[in-house]
Amino acid sequence: MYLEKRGREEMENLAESIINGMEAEGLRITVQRKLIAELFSSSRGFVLPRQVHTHISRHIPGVSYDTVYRNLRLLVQINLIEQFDFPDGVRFKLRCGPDHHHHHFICQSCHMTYPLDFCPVDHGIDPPDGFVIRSHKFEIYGLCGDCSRKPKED
Amino acid sequence: MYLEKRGREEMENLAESIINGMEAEGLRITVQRKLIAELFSSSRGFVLPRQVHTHISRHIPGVSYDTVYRNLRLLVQINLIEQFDFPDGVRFKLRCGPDHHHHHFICQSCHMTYPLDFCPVDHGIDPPDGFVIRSHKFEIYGLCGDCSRKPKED
DNA sequence: CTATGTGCAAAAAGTTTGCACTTTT
DNA sequence: AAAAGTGCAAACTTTTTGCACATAG
Repeated sequence: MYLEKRGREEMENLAESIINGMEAEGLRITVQRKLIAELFSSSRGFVLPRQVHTHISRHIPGVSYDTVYRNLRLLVQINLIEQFDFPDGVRFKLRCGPDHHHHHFICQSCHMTYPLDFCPVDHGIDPPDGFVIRSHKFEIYGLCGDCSRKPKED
Repeated sequence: MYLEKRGREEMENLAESIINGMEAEGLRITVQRKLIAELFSSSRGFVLPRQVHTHISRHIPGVSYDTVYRNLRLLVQINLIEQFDFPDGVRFKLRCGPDHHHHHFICQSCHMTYPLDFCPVDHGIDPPDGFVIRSHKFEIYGLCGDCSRKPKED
């Protein structure tokens, strides 16, 4: 059973560990960055840069887009969040822990993600002559339980 | 063993079948469209809109970008080419025949593709409660034989 | 001849950059 | 006080749109 939102405590821990990750890289903890950490820790799905901007705006009315983009780029670089291309634009989500390799089910309506433990690369893939594998992508798209019951939500 | 380029005859047949596909949809066959068909039939990999534009420009010096985009969009709609998001931008390639479902090895240097018959969705995937699967993505990225020997080519 | 496609120019959307000012440490 | 981050404004890239002209059927 999956929850729409993370519990308050879990979410605060997550936000804290994002902040710690930033500090570990020598980054300064600004209000803007705290708000970004808060957003990613409270949402289990993919968010658009626009949504990040909207979230920060609610607390700092005049945030600029370049701050949003600069920080998203930074967080991707230091590996705290990951970037995905969707038909409607680039989206970001909290990077999953390094505990074990996994892929995702992704809801095309609410952009929530669910772990998928099967990894096709473990199953006898046979690359063409001389091909050196560097990475792979495996995702399953569809509608999550909630959205398939009452579609057209975002 | 894979060839850099398709043979002349194979390539002409492909170009012709792209043209036929367009005609079947009631589209008119313009010089621009012939050139696009030619490009996709001669390249086995993914191309950027900019590369399409450059290709047509060699024959029609003043082609406009909107013609390129309009036609790419059109060809995607009528299912003759497919669109992929790469870190450096959207790319397009000829759609593989409907003969059988397959995925791809994709070279990150030259953007050439190689078929990969294994499909993870056939192997006991267990979606979360109520999740309705609509599509999936599976690609393996790396360097093809040629590029791994002499890297940094595009 | 008519419908469709193209080129042009301009607009829109998303993202990046340089620089002066502000905030964190 | 110094270093790093932010806001602003402007630039840039990619893609889309409206309209007059050109071309395929």
